[in-house]
Parts: sequence; C-alpha cells; structure tokens
Amino acid sequence: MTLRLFNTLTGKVDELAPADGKALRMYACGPTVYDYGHIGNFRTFLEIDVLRRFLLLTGVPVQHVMNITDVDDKIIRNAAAAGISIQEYTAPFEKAFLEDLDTLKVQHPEQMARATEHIDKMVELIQKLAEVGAAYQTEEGSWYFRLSAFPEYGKLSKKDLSGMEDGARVDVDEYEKDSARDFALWKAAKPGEMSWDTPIGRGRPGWHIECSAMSMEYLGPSFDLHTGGEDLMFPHHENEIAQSETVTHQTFARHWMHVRFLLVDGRKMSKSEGNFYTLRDLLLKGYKASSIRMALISVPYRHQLNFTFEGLVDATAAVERLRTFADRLATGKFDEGSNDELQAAAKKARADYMDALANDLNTADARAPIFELVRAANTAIDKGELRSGDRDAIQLVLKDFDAVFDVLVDTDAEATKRALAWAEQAGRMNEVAPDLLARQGLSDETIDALVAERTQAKQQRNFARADQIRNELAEKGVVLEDSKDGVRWKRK
RNA sequence: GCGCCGGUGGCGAAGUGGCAAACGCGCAGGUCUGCAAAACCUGUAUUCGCGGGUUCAAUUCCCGCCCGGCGCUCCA
Repeated sequence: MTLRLFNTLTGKVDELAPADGKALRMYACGPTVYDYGHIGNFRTFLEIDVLRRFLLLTGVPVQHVMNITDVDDKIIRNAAAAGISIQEYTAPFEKAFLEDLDTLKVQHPEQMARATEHIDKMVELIQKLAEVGAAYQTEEGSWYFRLSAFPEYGKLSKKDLSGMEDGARVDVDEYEKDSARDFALWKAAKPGEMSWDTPIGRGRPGWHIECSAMSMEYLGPSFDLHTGGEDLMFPHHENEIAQSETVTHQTFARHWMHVRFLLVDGRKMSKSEGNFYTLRDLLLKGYKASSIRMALISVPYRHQLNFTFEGLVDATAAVERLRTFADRLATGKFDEGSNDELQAAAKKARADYMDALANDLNTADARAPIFELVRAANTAIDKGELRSGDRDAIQLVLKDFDAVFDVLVDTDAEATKRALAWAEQAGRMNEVAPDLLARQGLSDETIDALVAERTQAKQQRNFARADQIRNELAEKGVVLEDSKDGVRWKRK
C-alpha cells in the first residue's frame, strides 16, 4: 500500500515512496527552543508523527531528520535579557520539548540536529553560494542570497514575484541589500551578541540556512520529503529551495507536506486573544495527554482544526470507549472458534482503515471503521456470539489502529505526574486545577480498599454505604463499573 | 488590497453529480443493573453559509456575496 500525499510543490496528491527504494528520507522543520511548545506546534508534530507511523505500518523504513533551532533573534534577545548564554537559555526548553513529545507519544526522529552544532556546514554552503555569485556580503559583514540568481524562486508557494517592486518594502536596517527581497544567509555580529568566528566573518547564521545545511548533511542533496507548518511554506521553505538548488542543481525535496494551522474557539490562537495554550497548560488544567493527542490528530492535517475544550472532552470519551472495549476484549472469556460475520467485519475494518490513511492521511475517515468494528464486536459479545478467533482478529485491527493513533495504552497518569512535578519545580502550582490536585491525592491502594469495602457492603445488601463510597470516589474522578467478573475502576 | 483554503445536525467532523449524508461526542427513550457505570437498541441534518447559473439530477461543478482562516513580515 502506497501513501498518496498532497504535495505542495506539484499542487496535487502524489504517491510518496522512497526514491532509493529503501528508506524514506524526510526532513521535518523542528522547534525554535525559546519557550514551551504550544498546541499549535504540537499539532504539526503530531500530524508528522501520523505520517511517520503510517509509513512504518506499511513497511516503509523512515530516515527522519528534525532540526532544533537553538539560535535566533528571539533566543539571543531573551538570553541577553536573562543575562545567560544562549545555551543556558535554550537547554531547558529543548528538554521540555522532548519531554512534551514523549507525553504526546510523538516518536522521535532518527536524527535530531541542533543549529549551533552545524555552523561549519552552513558556512560551507554560504561559501559555495558565494562562489557561484548567488551570495554577497554587505559592508557591515552580513551575507545575503541574491534572489535573481534563482529564477525558479516562488515555485513552491506559487508566488510570482516578478511584478513585485524592488524596494517597496525596504527595511531601514537592511538598506545595504541589492534587492529588497534578498534574504539573510549570515548576520554580522553586533556588539555583545552571540557570534561565531568563521571564514566568512564573525556573525551568526540566518534562519533558513540551517535547514538547507543540515538536511543535506544527513539526507543528501536530494531527498524524499520535507515537512512543516503551513506558515513555513513562504518564505522559509522557498528560501531553503533557493539556497540548496542553486548549489546542487538537483531537486532539493521532491515532496512537500504542510500542516494546516489550528484555531482555538474559532479564532486564531494568540497570546493577546487569551486563547494561547501550551501542552503543559492543558495538563495542569487536568486534561489527559491521550485526549490531546486524539483531539489533535482526529482532524486531517490539511484541514483547519478548531481546538476547543469541548473537543477535548469529546476526545476523552472517544478514547475511553476504545480503551474500555480493548479491555473487554482482552479480559473476556470467549469460546473457541470464530464467527464468519465478525471475521469479515474485522477484515473490512482494517482495509477501510488503511485505505483512509493511504488517502492523504485522512484520520477522520480512518477512525470510522474502527468504531464500527467496536460496535459490531460489542454487540456480538453481548449476544455471546464472539469467539476467541474473532478476538484475535479484532485485536490485530486494534494493533494497527494503535500503531498510528497510539491512544490505547494508558500512560496518562505518568504524563500528568510529570507535568505536576514540573509545575512544582517551576513554581507554577497556582496554575494547577484544584480538582486535579484533589484527584492526585487519592492513591490506587486507597481506591482498591474503598472498592473492596463497597463490594462487601453490597454483599450485605447495604446499598446505602455502597453508594456512598461510589459517590465519594466519583467526586474524586474515579468511576466504578460493576460486572460479572468484578469491579473495574478508572480515573476520569 | 492581492493570492490560497474552508463554511455539512446541539458540537467536532467524513464524504459524494443521483441508492438511506460516515464516524465520534452530546441529548431523549428503552434493554441490562439493587441503583448506577459499561454495553446494546431506537430517535436526534427531507438537509449540506446566502443568492444565482449549468445539468434530467448539485451539498458535490461555475459565478457573485457574506463569514472564518492562512500567506504577502517573525511564527507550527
């Protein structure tokens, strides 16, 4: 099964397969580690995780490289304001970012590359550009890319810049540029700023050059796929193409994937709107990591996602339904044999699921057959018609579902504990939702003991006491389920 | 302003030129249960932003308008 993925470069859905027939070489624009990641950032990384996991599920090995931008204007400014080095400033945010990826079960790329550790590669690339006349240095020592050296500029974002008036938008600080649209490759050192002493002068890299240098370093001059948020299409990716192809004369990345932005409550997410959330904000509000993952990947990457707290609650319920079912299947006792209808249903569900994902990663469509199978199987279990062979067949479907969605295994409590530990250490306990704290105070052992007491009360037909215990637990977010096989409890 | 994308039930959201408009959540009623929960069943858009057009037939194609978003500047 080959993935059909929209390609920004060609403007249509193209098949995505490794050019070398072995591993799919992909470069994903990563974070600038100047702050904690917000849910918009993570929507992009989650959608790329879906892509990566689907490729792996279809048997395509992946060579996935992601940059970590640990030097840029904001970092330099913030580090200076804090009176620390940029390394000291970015290290905790990088650590937090990786921890957040783990919280959301985003698989790590095969290779992560820090910009500051590849300065030499960037300098080499700028030198090559200078050799062919595509880069020039200004009097104050900055280097710029000469846009006129790359006639294909605009081919990714489909922009025709020929009509653009040179000089229409000249920034007063950049008056030395030959053309207003020429972009910075290297910024000359300013007094007191972090800089590197290199053959092309003392300074620091422009933003775009790192991705060209590092992708070529790890993936070669031409590779299969380049990804990022939709905002990066222009100018970042366009600039990467110009820098790279001017030197290599090869197609930089053959396939480009851009993830759509999300909205929050139907509005653009922004700090000034007051609808800006980091992952940690949500965890401290008491939402589960799995709910966030499910909510963010349930809308296909090419569509705008409207993030709401109601949507998060919906996702929680959806995940709960799946987990309850998976548990029912795993712990139930079923007769030997198999049921033709269920075997067929499982087969169809798996095929529909794979087809939906192969169709430009349509995650919304992919969920449907899974839920349909859950209903069919639940019905069969209720009627006593599900056999052990059916359980096995359905579990295989769930396994493939979870190979991409990864919400069935419950690690939410650990993620929340980690967030709380961070809040404690960062002095942010005041941001923690009170009911989350109340729930944390209840240990599994205490719950088990109360459940046992309730069971005893029930056996003595002391329903008043039994209900009292159930209500107490419910107030602390613990839900009980009585069944023939005993009592199950779960934290909401 | 220019370019691009979207506007489907109470909410999220899939989808198609024409058979009953997926799926999830929610809500109402029922089965089960000591009562719940879970699970199942039934119901929940004669309708797909608004106005025109093309067509035997449009939510699906075309035009205009309104609304939201993105890009044109740093941004996932």
